[in-house]
Formats: sequence, structure tokens, C-alpha cells
Amino acid sequence: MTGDFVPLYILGMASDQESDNSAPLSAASGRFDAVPAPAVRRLSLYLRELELLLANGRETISSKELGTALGYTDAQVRKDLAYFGQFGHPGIGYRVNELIARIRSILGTDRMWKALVVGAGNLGHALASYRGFLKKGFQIVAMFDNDPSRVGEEIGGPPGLKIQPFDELPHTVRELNIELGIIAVPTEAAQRVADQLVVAGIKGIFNFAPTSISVPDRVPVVTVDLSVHLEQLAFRISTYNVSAASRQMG
Amino acid sequence: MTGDFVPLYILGMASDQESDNSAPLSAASGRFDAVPAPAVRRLSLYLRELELLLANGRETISSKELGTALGYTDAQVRKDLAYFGQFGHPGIGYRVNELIARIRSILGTDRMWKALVVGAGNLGHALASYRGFLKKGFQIVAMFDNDPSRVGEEIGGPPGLKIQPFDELPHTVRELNIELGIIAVPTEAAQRVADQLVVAGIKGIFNFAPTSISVPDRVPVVTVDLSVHLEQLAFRISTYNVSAASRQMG
DNA sequence: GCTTGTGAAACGTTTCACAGCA
DNA sequence: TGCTGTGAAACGTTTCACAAGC
Repeated sequence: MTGDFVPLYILGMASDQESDNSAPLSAASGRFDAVPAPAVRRLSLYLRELELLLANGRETISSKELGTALGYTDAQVRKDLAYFGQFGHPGIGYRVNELIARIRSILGTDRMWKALVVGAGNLGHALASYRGFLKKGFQIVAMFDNDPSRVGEEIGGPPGLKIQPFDELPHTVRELNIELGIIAVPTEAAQRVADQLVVAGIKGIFNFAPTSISVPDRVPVVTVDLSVHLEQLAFRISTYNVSAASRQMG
Repeated sequence: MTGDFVPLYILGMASDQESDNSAPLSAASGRFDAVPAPAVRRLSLYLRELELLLANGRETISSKELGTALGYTDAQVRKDLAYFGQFGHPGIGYRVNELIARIRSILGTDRMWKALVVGAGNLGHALASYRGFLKKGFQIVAMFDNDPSRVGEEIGGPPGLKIQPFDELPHTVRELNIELGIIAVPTEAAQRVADQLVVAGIKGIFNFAPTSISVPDRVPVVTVDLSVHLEQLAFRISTYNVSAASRQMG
């Protein structure tokens, strides 16, 4: 990204943060209020596991087995699901296809969400051509970059996505009814891009730039900072080694 | 990835999971035991913010201001840091460069970690050529794929990384003393790759395949599933809309 | 038998509030 | 005055244990 954007929208801001485990569903206060955020995160993992089970022809599964597969207790699984309703069958467990449908409906992925990517660098390319999103309910339908040498380039496909100049974003968002924006630009441009996404009416932002971005409360942001995850890994390795060493010494 | 790997190592397994907020530092029991996992995650974010402050020439910062920048309370910041020692100066705050050094030392990123990437698809390319890792203490020094049409290709750089066939992995790991393995292969291959990384002596795994992988307890795994993050975003958007609608109705 | 859903207990994390120090 | 570090209180989450249902 090279262009200059006019940041129009800076009022009533909300800080993001990828892995907040704090208050149940921070700014919102709807149907699923009392639900702990960690429970919602696990829902996605249950769904992933269930889709695998379904592919293997499995028809029912117990909270015990589902939990074990992911490293949780059976009680945890039951409690998590119970926040949203009664989906199980005593003596039987949960019916795999039924539970999949329920979880998708809870997460809101029982329909297709259209997303756009801003930033056609290596990461942007990878995201735009990633095949896994589609069967999860996400479709990347547009791609933007301000580098003239990249505009017009076709990526992924077929059919393939044409990289558009950034100033066409508002028009394309409206025309295609795009709801999600994925930020894959350098750190310095991230806030400006976020501002423009908000102005364009995007409903949620997935941010890969290693920085916090501020947007109005009504626009949720998920930030994934790859370096942060590597740091957490480094910490766990170092900690493990220290503890192993101290166990050696008695 | 196409090749067939012999999974040799399946004993004393640990389930991974990216955003577990459960017990303080699960399997480990070293110096930093009593530290809540969420506190460790925030440490990375404090560090990111501090590095920005340093770049801006800032010399000291209070817990209040650091917290506000990231959406936390001042007490949270002080408590998090206090788990690891006494770094602050009453009446002054924290000295930015001092705190950066302390946090890096805690996370273990006060030195360079060598990493390899398995899977030279779009995502693998993006990771291998991402410039941000280096200043965070991570260097990608090798790249593997079993697709013959990709082996030999040079990516990123200069100097540039040559894609090696997967069976050279053990040798390269030993020769270059690589400690971290990044998995960027299709789901079906992820567990096999993880097994081989463990056999080769890798100390920690960063997994981008959308699946749980099982490895021995001593090898930490961080899984980042992009679809899971989009699902969380979809949920938050849906929840917000529902709550906004119900407020409308009284 | 086996399994769910759920109050209550146990446990973990965050916030409060203030002593102590620059 | 301004700020940290920290016990104690408040709050949130997970686990337990069991009634109820298949």
C-alpha cells in the first residue's frame, strides 16, 4: 500500500485484541450475553472436530470423546454447549450433523459471508487463494492494493480476482455487499485502511498488521500477529526447559 | 506435500490449542509457574506497544497509559508485570527501554531463534518472505516441500531460501540448529509433518493447518486456524446486530 | 448400562484500594 | 503529587457430582 487515505472516522473507538479472555462478549449485550468468550472460541474447535467426524461417517459423539480429542473435559464441553441450548441426547451423546448445524447457526456461518482483502503482498495473495475459507462460510470476493504495478493483476482462480485500486473500495463494498475486511498491509497503513473500511460500511475486520487498530465499538476487530504467536511459543519452550532442568536438579 | 512419512513418534501426547486460557502454563512447572497464561499473552502486546513508544522517542510510560493503549486497566498491567519481578519506578512509571529488555528476556526473545517452514504453497511463501519476524527475534532459515516442481526454487531474499525436499529436514535441522518448525501444509499432511519435526528434534511447532496435532508434552504447539478467527468475527458481528436490534425494540 | 444438563463448589483472574516510595 | 507493587475482595470460569433420561 502506498496511497494516502483521509482518515475521516475517529470517534467512539474500541480497542481490539485477538485473544482477550476477559468479560463475556465485551461491547455486545444480546442473546448470548452470559456466554464466556473462551466458550465461544471453543465452539469453533468443536465444529472443526465435528466436521472431521462427519467426514469419517460418525453419527453421534459424547462430550467425553469430543473433549478428549481437543484436550478438554467432558463437563467443559457440555457446559459450553448448554450456554446455547439443549442439543444432546442422554444416553446417546450429540448427533454429529445436528450439532454441526446448531453450532454453525450460533456462530452465524450457516450462510456465506463475503470478504475483501486489502494488501496484495505475499500474505494477501495467500489469503485470497486459500481454498479452506469457502466451506467454512467465507468467500473472498475482492482484493485491493494501491501499488500501480499490482493493480489489474489477476490472482487465485479460476475464476480469479482482479486487484483493484484502493479508491474503488467503497463502491465495490456497496455493489457486492461485502461485510468483512481483511487487512494485509504494512503496519503503517493499517489504521488508515481500517478507517476507510469503517467508512465503507464493513461490519468486521480481520487484521494481520502487527498493531492495535481503533474503530468504532460496533465494528469488531480480530488481530492476528504472527510474531506474537512465535513469542508465546518461545516462552513456552524456555519455560519448559527451565522446569525440566530444575526437575533434573531435584 | 505429497510424500509418505513414517510416523515413528506417538507416545505421551499432548493436545495443542491456540487460545487456551485455562491453567497457568499447562504442562510446564518452572520459574514462571503461577503466571496466568493470559498475562503471558498480554506481555507480547505490551512489548509491541513499547517498541512503538521507543521508536517515537518515549523514555518512560505509566501502567495507566500502557494499559489504555491496549484496552486494559492500569492495575492489570502492573499485576502482569509484577508476576515477573519489580520493573517499575514509583512516581515515574516504567522506563521504556528497560522494560523492553526485561520482557524480551522473559519471553526468551532476547536472542535469535531459527525456524523452518514446511510447505511452500502460498502461505509458506508469505511466511518465508515476511520481514517482520527478524526484528522480533525469529529467522526463517530453511524451507521444505515434497512437490518436485517446487524443490530447488529460491524464494524471498536476497539472499533467498532454496526449497529443499522434505527428507533433508533432519539433516538441516541438526546442521543449522533449528529450534522452531512452522507447518504450512494441507490438513491431511499436518500430523505426519509434526511427527517428523519431533523426530528431528524441533523444540516447538507453529501450526497453520486447521487441525489439532498431537506431539509429546515437551513440544509446545501453537495452532492458528484462520477460519476459526473469521468465525469468531462472524459471531461477534451477529451478536452485536442482535443486541442492537433488541435495544431498538426497547 | 451410558450420557446429558445443571446447580454448587472449587479454582483462577481481574479489579480495588492503599501503603510505600520518588 | 504521581506512581508502583500487592494483599484482599470481587468477579468469572471450570470442575464436580448427581438427578433425570435414554
